[in-house]
Amino acid sequence: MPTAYDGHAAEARWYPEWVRRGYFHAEPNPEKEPFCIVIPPPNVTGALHAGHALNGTIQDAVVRRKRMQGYEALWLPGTDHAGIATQVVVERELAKEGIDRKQIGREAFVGKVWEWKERYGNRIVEQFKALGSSCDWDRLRFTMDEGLAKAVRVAFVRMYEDGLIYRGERIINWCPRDGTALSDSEVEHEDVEGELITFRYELVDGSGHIDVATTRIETMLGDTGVAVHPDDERYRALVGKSVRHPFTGAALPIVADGAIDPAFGTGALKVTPGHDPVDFEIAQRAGMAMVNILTADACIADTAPKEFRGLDRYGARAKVAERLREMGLIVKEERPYIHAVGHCYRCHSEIEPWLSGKQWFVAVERLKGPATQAALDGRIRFWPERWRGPYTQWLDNLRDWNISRQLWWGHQIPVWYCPDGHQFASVEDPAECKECGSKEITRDPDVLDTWFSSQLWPFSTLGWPEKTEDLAFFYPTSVLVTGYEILYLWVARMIMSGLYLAGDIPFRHVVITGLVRDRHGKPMHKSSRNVIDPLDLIRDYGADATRFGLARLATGGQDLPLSEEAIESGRRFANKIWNATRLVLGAEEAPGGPSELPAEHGWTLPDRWLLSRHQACLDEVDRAFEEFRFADATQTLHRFIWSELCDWGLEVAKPRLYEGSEDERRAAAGVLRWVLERSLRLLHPVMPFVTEEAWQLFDAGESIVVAPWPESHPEHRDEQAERRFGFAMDLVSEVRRFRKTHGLRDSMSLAVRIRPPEDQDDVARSLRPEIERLAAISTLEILDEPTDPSGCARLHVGGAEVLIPLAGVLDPEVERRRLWRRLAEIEADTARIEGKLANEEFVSKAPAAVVEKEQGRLGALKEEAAVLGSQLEDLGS
RNA sequence: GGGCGCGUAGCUCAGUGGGAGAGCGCUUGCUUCACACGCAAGAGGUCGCAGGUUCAAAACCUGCCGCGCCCA
Repeated sequence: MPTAYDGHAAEARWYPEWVRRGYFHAEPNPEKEPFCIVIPPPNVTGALHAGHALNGTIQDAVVRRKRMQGYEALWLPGTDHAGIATQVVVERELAKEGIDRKQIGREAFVGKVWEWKERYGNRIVEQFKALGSSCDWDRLRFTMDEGLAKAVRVAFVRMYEDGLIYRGERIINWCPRDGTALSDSEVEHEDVEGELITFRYELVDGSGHIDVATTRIETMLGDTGVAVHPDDERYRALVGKSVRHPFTGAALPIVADGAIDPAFGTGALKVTPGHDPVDFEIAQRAGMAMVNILTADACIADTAPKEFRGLDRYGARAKVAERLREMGLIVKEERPYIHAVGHCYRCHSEIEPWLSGKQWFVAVERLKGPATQAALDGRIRFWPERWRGPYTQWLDNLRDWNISRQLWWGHQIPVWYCPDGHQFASVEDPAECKECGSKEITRDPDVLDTWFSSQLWPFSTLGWPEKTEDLAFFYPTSVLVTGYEILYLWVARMIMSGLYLAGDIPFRHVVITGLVRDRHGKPMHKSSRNVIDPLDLIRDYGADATRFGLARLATGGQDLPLSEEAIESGRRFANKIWNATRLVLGAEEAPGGPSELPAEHGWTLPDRWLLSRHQACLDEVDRAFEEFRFADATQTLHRFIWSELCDWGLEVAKPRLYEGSEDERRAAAGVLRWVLERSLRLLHPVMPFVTEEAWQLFDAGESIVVAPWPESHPEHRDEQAERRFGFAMDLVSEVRRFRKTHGLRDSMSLAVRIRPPEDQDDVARSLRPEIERLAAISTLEILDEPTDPSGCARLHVGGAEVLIPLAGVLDPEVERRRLWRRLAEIEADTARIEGKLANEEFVSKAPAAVVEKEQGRLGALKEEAAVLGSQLEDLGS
């Protein structure tokens, strides 16, 4: 066995083997309990980023543990067609060849995208494999698969016929760069530095004027009125009159509307129904005209006065202001003026509220109640729970969902129109109008919002709308793991559609992870050059190390600061495990055979201690996993394996392993192998490769992947053993510390005499060789009676007096400093505890156990102080 | 404006009522027969500030300050 662990060799060896043996494949199985996770499908054109790696690690850890626990565990993988993102990528590629999608036409373009998908769509799938993901690749799905496309059509038609999908004309969020509408959730509001300009509309009758303020002054080209609050005394007399548009000369009515905030600006609002959702509603109520003055790429349209036509929105903003200034109509200009502006979540362009023909909407009113209820009554639980509030609140405020996208790549809306004005939805492509039989039907050109198909993912991937065995067995799924950034876009919609279409919640637990950030907590951005590529990490440190680093940072849904150091620590841990295995298995002449724990009567104190600590570790790991506390589970295992099993368990076993009798050797190795083998199984969900590589050497079964999760042994918890072995640990540490304090070489052996307290007498006696080895003591003599300490340095450990006959060679000044320093600590503690115990209220009100604990502590401190005092006297100070 | 999260060691973070912790970094010593991807020891903290509850607060309550995010 090599002395250093090579992660890459293990990864290359085991992953294909696991897949070949079908460990990751799951089928409906009445013999077992189902457990299912559907992957949040990554964009088919995407590449693995740190967020995927985090989510993948967590999902894999959860599903691997469940598999070991005997569930029929399915992690269902797939990719998302990602409408806008993919279309933009392919458009950009075609542009390099000088091709515009409009030249080649819709059909050819979609063909190109499919080619692209076939060529690159598998990239991210392979990258998930590099992470060690135990997905059932036989079930790999794509949101544009035949089956999933059918699901989209059925879902649409069912909702359409049930009146949940309707066509309407209203203000939508328009991304001028991507050339499509977006839902409210896809618009990100960000503060920008802009301007607030107040300008003047003269009354048509020449009797005065009214001032209005705006941050988008170019929209005044589309103004069709002015609105004031009905109770606003300043303007009451003006309601019903008209103002003159300075460029068109049109008369714009002044109306009263309750939606106006009299405190904002001048209290009068210019109404631009074509370019603002609030204005749109005011205009509808007042029956005003509506004008769209922007083209699809956000330039001034022909509906506006000639001099502005063709300018982009920013050019128009400047020019309109300039012209109004010339006309003396500008009242006030405030710059900079900070205000929130919507941006496209894909390309970050500024969104234009726009009146864009008729669009399809999902009416959410009937869907949101059940979705809220499922969270409130606990059928769906959020981890951490604090996300439940934002989720239900978002549903409360939810408005109808615009699902039309003016794209070519995606699920085309399954609605047809005929010349006679009929409109119908159909699962199958129809040959004629359902109403009148006309053959002259045309299909709606738009495609559906990508999230419309994604929301079906937990059941469409299992075969819905067919009543499949998969669906019956695995639905509702068990756990969903995702970042909070798509809680609304995706998670909430899956819950609404799952309840409505599939008749049940889509999953029982929603695990919300934090976002992966750079080491200082800053978001990763290409422009900040702080992006950490998980594939680099896997290449440089191994998949296990990458997973370990991420899992260990995944605390309670907080954002996690990733650094190479965190991953490096995982690599070192893998190496540590490998070497612990080398030691434990190397100690047995014939490694192999199932690990059996030696009979209890043969357990030594260190064995009992180790078994007790191991059981404590198992308890905590189980609890942590059940509560989705991955950092706790990972850190608990790291601490146990490194600081307890290796630092103490293995070290203390060495005398028995190397110098003990055959029986002792066998017994010691037996306990170690049992504990280590089980520890490997506990760690396997987080670090699958090194645990498999090491576990194979135990010859305990065909693969750790399908080995059972370690069973609990509560009877191994042994507080007395922990306390008694703790005394030995303290003794060793004190001697080591003493050695360092006096600058004694590690290689210099010490002769030590100890007079233990009665209750620890046998601890020192039975562990003499172990203590000698760990503390580098040449001979440890155990005294029955007090002895003359003169000529010795004296240590005080847990009630024991420790004598080191070295007074002659030590620097008395150093020893004095050591003693004084300790004495100062003792005095501070003593004063604090005495103060507590002198407080009658403390003694009478605190639990008796707490009071006793303090009294015991005080006694020990006083005893130690007395010893230190006499030592100082001996040293002549 | 409303909501959520965070403020603890140089850095990044655990820690939900009774003696301030981890990893990394730093200092010192050690190639000791699993591991230098290691071992041992050490330094380093008014637990954001101010009140309050309590016998007892890093933790619970209130207010404030600072940082981040979401929603309007």
